Amino acid sequence: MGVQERRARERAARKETILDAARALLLEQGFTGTTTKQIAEHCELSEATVFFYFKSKDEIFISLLFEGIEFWCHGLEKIAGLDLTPEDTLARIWKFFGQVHTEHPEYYQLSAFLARPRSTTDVSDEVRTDIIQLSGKNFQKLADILENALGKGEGRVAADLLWASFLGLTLVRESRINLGAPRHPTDRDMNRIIKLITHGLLSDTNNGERT
Amino acid sequence: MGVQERRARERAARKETILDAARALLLEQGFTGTTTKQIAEHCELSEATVFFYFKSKDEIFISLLFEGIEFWCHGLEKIAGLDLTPEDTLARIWKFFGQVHTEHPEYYQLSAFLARPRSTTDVSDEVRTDIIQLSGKNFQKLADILENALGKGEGRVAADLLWASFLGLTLVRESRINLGAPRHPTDRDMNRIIKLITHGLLSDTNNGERT
Amino acid sequence: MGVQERRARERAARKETILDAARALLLEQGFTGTTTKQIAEHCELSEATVFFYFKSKDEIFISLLFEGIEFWCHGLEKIAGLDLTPEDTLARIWKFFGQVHTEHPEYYQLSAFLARPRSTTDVSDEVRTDIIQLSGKNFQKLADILENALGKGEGRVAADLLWASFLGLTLVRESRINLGAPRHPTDRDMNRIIKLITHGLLSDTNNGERT
Amino acid sequence: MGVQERRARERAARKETILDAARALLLEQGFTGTTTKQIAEHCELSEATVFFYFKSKDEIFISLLFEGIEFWCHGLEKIAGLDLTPEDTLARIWKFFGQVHTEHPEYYQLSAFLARPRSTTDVSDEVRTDIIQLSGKNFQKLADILENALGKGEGRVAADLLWASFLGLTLVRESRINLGAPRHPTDRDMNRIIKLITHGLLSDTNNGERT
DNA sequence: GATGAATGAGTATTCATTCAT
DNA sequence: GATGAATGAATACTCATTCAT
Repeated sequence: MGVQERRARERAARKETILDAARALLLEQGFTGTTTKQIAEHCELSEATVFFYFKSKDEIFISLLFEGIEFWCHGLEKIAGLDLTPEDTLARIWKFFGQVHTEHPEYYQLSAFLARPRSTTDVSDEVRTDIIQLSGKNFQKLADILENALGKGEGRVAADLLWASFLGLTLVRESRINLGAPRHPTDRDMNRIIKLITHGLLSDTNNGERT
Repeated sequence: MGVQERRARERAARKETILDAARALLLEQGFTGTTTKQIAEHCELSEATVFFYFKSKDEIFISLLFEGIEFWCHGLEKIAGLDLTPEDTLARIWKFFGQVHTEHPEYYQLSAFLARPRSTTDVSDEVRTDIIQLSGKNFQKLADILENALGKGEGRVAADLLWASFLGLTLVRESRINLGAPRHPTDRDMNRIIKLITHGLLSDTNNGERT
Repeated sequence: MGVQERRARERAARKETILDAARALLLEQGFTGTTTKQIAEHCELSEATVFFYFKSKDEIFISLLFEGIEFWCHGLEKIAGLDLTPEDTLARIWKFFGQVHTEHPEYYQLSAFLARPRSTTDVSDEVRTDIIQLSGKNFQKLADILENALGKGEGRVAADLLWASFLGLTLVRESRINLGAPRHPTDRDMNRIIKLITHGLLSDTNNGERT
Repeated sequence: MGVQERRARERAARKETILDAARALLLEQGFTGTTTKQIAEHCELSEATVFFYFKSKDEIFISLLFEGIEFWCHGLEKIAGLDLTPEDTLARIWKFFGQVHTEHPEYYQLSAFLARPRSTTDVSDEVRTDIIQLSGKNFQKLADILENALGKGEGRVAADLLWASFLGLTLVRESRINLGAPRHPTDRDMNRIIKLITHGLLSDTNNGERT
C-alpha cells in the first residue's frame, strides 16, 4: 500500500513538474511557439517521458487550463462566502484577479489556444463542452457576487468590465514591448484603476437602457 | 518616370496584398501558427515571390505592426483636433478603438509576437526602438487628450484604463471558446461599459494619492 | 515552351527516380519497414524533396501500384490480340507473369500494403475504389483470355490457378530464407510447373461440379 | 518438484498467451506494423513482462515460426504413415495445407519477416541455420511423399507446385483488397484447383527434361 | 515474477528560406 | 519580376528495450 501511495504521489509530482514547465514556456512563447522538446528540457526529462505522462501536447495545455478553472472556482467561492461592503467586494475581486495572474498567469493565454479554428488534433467535443460549462459557471458566480454587491441588474456588465479590464491590463503589463504606454502600469496604477471602476459602478444611479 | 511610378505603385499594391493575407491568417492562427506557405496560397503567389517582397516572415508581421501604429497615430490626431465635452471625448475615443479593431484587428495579437523573448530571427534593436518610440508617442497623445478632457493629472491612468478595458473586452469577444462569460459582450454591453467608465472618470472628485 | 516541357520531363524523371528507390526498398523491407529517410538517401535527395514530389509516404506506394496495374493492363491486351493455340496461350501468360515480376516485382507486396486494416492515413475511398475497379478489369481480361483458350467455363478458375501459382512461386523464390524447399525453384522448375498446369487444364475433360 | 512443475506449466502457458497475441497481430499488421505495446495490451500484460518471457521482439516471432515448423513436421509425418492412392494423397496434402492456414495462418507471413536483409537485431546465424535445416527437412518429407505417390522423379517439382499454389491462393484470399480477381477464391474454387493440379500431375506421361 | 517509469533513436511530415532559371 | 525546386532544421509523437522496485 505504502508503495502504491508513494508512486501515486511521485506521479502527481512529476506531472506537476511538467505542467510547471509548460506554463512557463506557454507564457513566453504561446502555444504553437512552445515545443515538446523545450518542455522536456525545461524539466530535465526526455521527450518520451513527457509523452508517458501526457498523451499529447494538447493534453498538457488542457490540464493547465483545468487547473486554472479550478483555481478560479475556489477563489470565487471563498469571496462569495464573505460579507463585505460593495466597495470591499470589488477590491477583493480585483485582488483575487491578481492572484490568478500570479499563480496561473497562463490562464489568459489559453483562450488563444482554444480559439484555434481548424486545428487537426483539436480538443474533443466532450472536453470542449466541459471547459465551456465550467468556465460559464465561474463567470456566473462572479456575476452573482457583483449583483449581490451592486444590485440594479448590473452584475453581468460589471463582471465583464472588471474581468476585461484586468485581462487587458495584465496583457499590456506582461508584453515585453509595450504597444501602448511607454511604461507598463504599476501596482499603484492598478489600484487607481480599480478605484475608478468602483466609483463608476457605485455612483452610477441614473443608468438604464438608453443605448 | 511614368514607368517607374507605375512600378512603384504595383510594388506597393503587391506588398499590400501580401499583408492582407498575413493579417487575416494572423488573426485566426497566431504568429507561429501562420506559415509562409499559407500566406502565399492566400494571395495566389508563390512562396518565393513573398520572399522577394519581404526579407523574412518576421518582416511581414512587423510591417503589419507599423501599419497599425500609423493608423493609431492618424486617428488620435484627428480626435485631438476636435473640441468636445469630456463625455463626448471619451465616447469618441472608445469609438475609435472600435475602428482600430475593425480595420486592424491583428494589432492586439502583435504584442504577443513582439513579446517573444529568444526568437532566432529576432527583431533588430533598431526596429524595436522604432516600435517603442512610435507606440509611446501614440500613447502619450492619448494621455494628453484625456488630460485635457479630465484634468486632475489623471490622463495617464485614464488612458491605461480605457485602452486595457477595450483590449480585454475585444479579446474576450473574439475568442471562440469564452473562458469567462457564457456569452460574449455585445455592442450594447460595450456601450454600457464605456458609460460606467465615463461615470467613474468624471464624477471622481475625491481621488488622490491614497493608494 | 521549351522550358516548360523540359521542366515537365525533369519532374517526371525525378518522380520516377523516387519511385524506383521506393520499389527497391519495398521489396526488401515491406511497407512499414521502409522509411522515407531510406527512400531519400537511396536516390540522393533530401527527405523534404521527396515530400515535394509526393504528398505522403502512402502516395508513393500508391503510385507504384498504379504503375503496376497499368503494366498488367497493357500486357494482357497484347496477349488478347494474339492468335495462339491454347498451349501457347498459357505459356505466353506465364511468361508475361515473369515480366511483371521482373519489371514490377513490388506488385505482389503491394496487396499486403493495401490489406492493412485500420491504418490512420488510410487510402481514400476514392483511390481504393479505383484500385479495385482497375484490378478487377485486369483479372477479368485474364479470365476472358483463358476462357477463349480453354472453353468449358473454366476461365475464372484457370486464372486463379495460374495467378496464385505464380504469385506463390515468386514469393517462395524471393524470400532469403526458404521456409519450404531447401533450394528455390529455378527457371527450369518454373517451366516444368507451367507444363504440369497446362496439362491439367487441357486434358481435363471429365470435370464438372462434383465438389 | 510439484511446485517446479507447476511453475514450468504456468510459464509455458504465459508464453503461449503472448505468442497467441503476436500471431493475431502479425496477421493483421505484419512484422514491422506490430508493436510490442500492442502485443502486451492484447494479452493484458505489461510490456516489461513480455520482455521477461522473450528476449526481444524478434524472438517472439521466431518462436512463432518454430511452432509452425513443428506443426508442419507432425502433419507430414502423419500423412507419410498413411497408405493412400496417389489421388487421395494429393487431396490429403491439400487439406493439410488448409489446416496449417487455419491453425498457423501467420506461417506464410513469417517468410517476409525472415527475408529482411539488414535488420539491426537480426536473427543469429545459429537460429537461421536451425530454421533452414528444419524447414528443409519438412520440404524434403513433402517431396518424398509426392515421389512415392507419383514416381517419375517429379516429387520435388510437385511439392513446389502444390505449396506455391496454396500459398498464392491463400494470400489472394486473405488480402482485403484483391489485386486480382474481383472476388476471392472460394472453397469450391480451391477444390476445383486441386483437381486440376491432380489431373496435371497424374496424367502427365510424356514429360521429360525438354525445357 | 511483474510492472511503472524512463529513454535514445527513430518516423512521417512541415517550415522558413535560398537559388537557378 | 516570378517561380519551381531544393533543403537543414525542426516538430509532435512512437518504438523496442532496460531497470529499479
